[in-house]
Amino acid sequence: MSSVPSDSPRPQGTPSAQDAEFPHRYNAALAGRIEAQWQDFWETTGTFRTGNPGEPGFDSTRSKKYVLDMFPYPSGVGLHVGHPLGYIATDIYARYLRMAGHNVLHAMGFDAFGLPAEQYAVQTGQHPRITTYNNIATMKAQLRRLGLGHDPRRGVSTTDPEFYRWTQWIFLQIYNSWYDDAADAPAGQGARGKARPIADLVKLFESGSKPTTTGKAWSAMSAAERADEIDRHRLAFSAEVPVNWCPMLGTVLANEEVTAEGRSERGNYPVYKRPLKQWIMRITAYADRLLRDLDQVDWPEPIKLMQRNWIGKSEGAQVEFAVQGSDEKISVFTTRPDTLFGATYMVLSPEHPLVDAIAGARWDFDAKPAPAEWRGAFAGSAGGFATPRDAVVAYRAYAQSKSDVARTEAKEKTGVYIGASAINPVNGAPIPVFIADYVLMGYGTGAIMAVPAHDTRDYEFAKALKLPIRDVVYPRQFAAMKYFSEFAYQNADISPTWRDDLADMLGIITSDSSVTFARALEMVAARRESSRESGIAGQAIERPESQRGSTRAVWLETIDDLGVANFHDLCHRFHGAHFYADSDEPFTGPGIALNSSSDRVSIDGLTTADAKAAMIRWLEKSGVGRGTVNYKLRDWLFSRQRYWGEPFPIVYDDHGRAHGLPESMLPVLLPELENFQPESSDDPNAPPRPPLARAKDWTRITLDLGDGPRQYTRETNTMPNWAGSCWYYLRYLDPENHGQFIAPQVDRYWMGGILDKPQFGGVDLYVGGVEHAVLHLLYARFWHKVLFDLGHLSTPEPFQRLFNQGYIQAAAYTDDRGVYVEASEVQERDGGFFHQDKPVKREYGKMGKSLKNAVTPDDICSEYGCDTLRLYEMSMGPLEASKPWNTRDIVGSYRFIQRVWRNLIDEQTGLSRVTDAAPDAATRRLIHKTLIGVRKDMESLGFNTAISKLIEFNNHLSSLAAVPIEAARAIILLLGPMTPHVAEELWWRVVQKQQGQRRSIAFEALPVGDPAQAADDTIEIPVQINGKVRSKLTVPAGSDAKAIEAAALADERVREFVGAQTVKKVVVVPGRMVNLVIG
RNA sequence: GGGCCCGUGGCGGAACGGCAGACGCAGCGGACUUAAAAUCCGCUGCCGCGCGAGCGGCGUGUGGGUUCGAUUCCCACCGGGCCCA
Repeated sequence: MSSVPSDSPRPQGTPSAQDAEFPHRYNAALAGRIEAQWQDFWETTGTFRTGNPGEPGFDSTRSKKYVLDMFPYPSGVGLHVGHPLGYIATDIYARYLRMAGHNVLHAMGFDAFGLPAEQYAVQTGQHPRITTYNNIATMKAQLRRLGLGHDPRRGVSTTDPEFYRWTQWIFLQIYNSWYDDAADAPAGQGARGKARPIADLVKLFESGSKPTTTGKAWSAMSAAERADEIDRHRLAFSAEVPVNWCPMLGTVLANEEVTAEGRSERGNYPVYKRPLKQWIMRITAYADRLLRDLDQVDWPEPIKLMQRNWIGKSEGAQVEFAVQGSDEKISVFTTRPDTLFGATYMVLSPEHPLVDAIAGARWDFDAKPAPAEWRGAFAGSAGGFATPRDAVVAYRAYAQSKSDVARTEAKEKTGVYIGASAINPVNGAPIPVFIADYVLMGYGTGAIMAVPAHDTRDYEFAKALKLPIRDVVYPRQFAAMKYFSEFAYQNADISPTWRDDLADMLGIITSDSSVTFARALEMVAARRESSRESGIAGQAIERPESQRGSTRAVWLETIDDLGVANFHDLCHRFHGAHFYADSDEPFTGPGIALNSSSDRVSIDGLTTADAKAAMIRWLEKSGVGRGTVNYKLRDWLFSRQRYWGEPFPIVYDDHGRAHGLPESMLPVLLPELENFQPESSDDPNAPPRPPLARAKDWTRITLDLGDGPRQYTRETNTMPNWAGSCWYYLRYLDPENHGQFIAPQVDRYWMGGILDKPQFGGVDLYVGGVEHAVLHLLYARFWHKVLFDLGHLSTPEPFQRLFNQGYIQAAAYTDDRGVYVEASEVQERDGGFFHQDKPVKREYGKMGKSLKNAVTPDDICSEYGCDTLRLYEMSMGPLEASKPWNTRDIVGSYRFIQRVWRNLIDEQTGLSRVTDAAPDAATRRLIHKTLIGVRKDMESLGFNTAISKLIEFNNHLSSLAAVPIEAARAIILLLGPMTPHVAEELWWRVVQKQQGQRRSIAFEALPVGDPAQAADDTIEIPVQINGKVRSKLTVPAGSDAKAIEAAALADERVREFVGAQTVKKVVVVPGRMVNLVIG
């Protein structure tokens, strides 16, 4: 794609007296000239044009780095200073890596399909192709002005047919694949399964080694049956599914496009759940690998956590309960198999088919009469049913009168005993079986095992019907109390200090989760013993003043709150497994399994996670259940009833069967349409009419798909916005490849890192906002894995290192009506803020149009130069933090560049004022310190601290009569990534001495600092006395602990402080500090 | 309601077990100037004592804990933000 010539205005600067006096002072006008000149130079000489393996001039012996920004959407309103924050950071990092000797790939393209472009086009009445093109041109001009070193030929756009033909190609790859659960995954520890071509599936069916879903032999199937069978396996398939249908917008919406009130985010129109035939991506097949491989990538933990939660793997168990006096079994699903010992009753949905089969004729349970509460005391019932069967009939009628929502949300729990008992498989105990409306047939198996002590709804039901509640899990502290009550005083009299001992134990186990109860008890006992030796037996433990305090007091309070009167009471509270029966609420969290032993199985003492696993093992071994895995992740709805998106490479025959087009027919071009708006309707039952359906000439075509020319109809939905962003980073690598989406050797070099150790994730640094934490990153990982499984890619993950930059916030002001006023027009005076002389209120928010607080990069570039803008944005604070924009602070960055310039350039003549003399010792040390420090900060993206080190270095240079060339080279090269234009100019004027051809510093090697030359001869170290700094010592660098200790003890001030007291202990950290403990 | 992250001078931030406040902004003082701007040099957490070099106390949201030593690690609470319900 050709680059757009910049026609943005150049900063003029205002001529003033000092400009005449210092014609070569670094100011906005000079910065503007320098920046324009170097931007032109980079463009015309192709500085950032990066070669691919095999291309002329490509140095394949260099290692690679792929630095990537999240795919920008070219909006019509232009950028504000918040947008380029990440782009500047990646540019600095990429330039740094290039100067550190790597081949660096850094590019930026445009994610230009999608709803906003279409809406913008509707508003302006222009075709989205035109508005999109214009928006991209505007954005390119804005980005160019920031001096970003992107490779221009890699600036692809998703709307370009040469791009979307490959999006369609990838769709066909997915469409023509199935997930083979039995195959070994090509990578990833222990996860099984991978995508394979449909052709392989057909072979397996033909050979009979894989049974069909219907069980019918492949050879006996008709062609249509075979096609159906194949379609059931595809990773991209169409199906009738409930979707968010918005008739006014004429399209389905993704869940995140629908508000909590069930209306569309755009336009606030009603949205209905309706089944519609849609394309779906079987991302759930990859749930386990998407989860496991998170362990292999270098991403922020919160993002990994969000993905894990989104995938939502839950392991549970399916358990069979035998019914007493019957051959029937009740099957339940539970996520808490560790609480089986606490299952004191069961509940079937009133509609459950087993109810009639097992309902009894007598109000008996376990050979005793059932309590009155079990016999059908529910609203509207007269009670007094003669038999459980009668009660069942009445209760069913009652339950059917309520909606599902009312049933599950009902405050009053109701139900009836059906006169049947089940057997708890873990201990053989009979437990009563109920029907209750809070269990729905449509959910799970329509039956539950109820664990009232550890489930809120079961608890409420048990309380209402007076059912037994049995504790089987305690939080760690309560488990510790139980342990304490059992074992603390086994071989001795109960200590009068038992409350203090218990508080001590609780303090120990809660401050360190790795300490076992037994160990904690030992520690408590040891303390008690030592206090006995030192004091009178039987007294409370004496602890040093410093260890006393509220932690113990808090635990004592907790013990009091439990209302335990004495030690025996404590034992009683925890030994009967009735703690939660006596309390007001169940414990639903994870903890320690207790009261969970029988002659069949024991999980006592295990944590919830271990207890679940142990119980599942036992269930499977005993044949009464099996472990199951569930995921929250749903398959990905891939259709949109939109115009501005990629057409599907799919046609339908006259039987309505879908066919994937052959590769040779790609791209399927988006047809020209006069009216590209979706048809809206206020009728929720109006069928979707996608805009493409109106392109009659386009939708109806004659094709030869191998069985002669036939009539077909094209798919009229388009792909969602995510499609292009799922793989754009691959197209950056090989944008001009017309035969493949990416050449294997290109993928292996830039993604696979073939020269270094093979990479797991290909992109070395991916920078973007947290808002893409789940969807984009999950979808892209999914596509990448499919392409990897099919052998098209060399890495199982796309992005090795992910970094989330923070937002730039800005002050926003509201007037007395609460309406936002233009922030740039607000004045601060008299301790208040005023807009047109009316007081306004200040708040902070994300910068943008809606808060009227946007600041454009163009304005800042004009006023200070883009090097200043780059520097300011990076020095505001850590890249990952959100931080407020403060225009007033920019001048600090501006002045820094000015001072560097003034140190190196004569402001009268514009010539170098650098000396060839060697630097003095202090300057040389600082050169090396700065080289080491800045490099380290660059690696960790700590640009704010890197800049402060450069400022300190420059402040030192200011104190010199003339800057030595060695120092000048260092500061220019270190500034190269940060402020590239002024660095190029300084290099030209100071190092090249304006001779020969101008040469970019983009490929100059960054010098490596020498630790030996950076080392100080002597260092000052603080001397602490009892933790407070009381003196300082100057000692030779590298002094050992003994020497430092001797020097500290000899120090006059130290001796004063120590006086007659004895030095009990000396802590020396060589090179850091000394601490004397006296007393 | 659950999960995650964050609370440091007037402001942005640095240090992330070892001299709290690097660096920048703002502020104060000085030099240069007829003057101002610009520039350069210096001071600048709070409180107290001292004419003074200086000395002492307090201080990283609050309360505890661990440690010779905590802004940093642990627990609880308060406040703010994000994600999921």
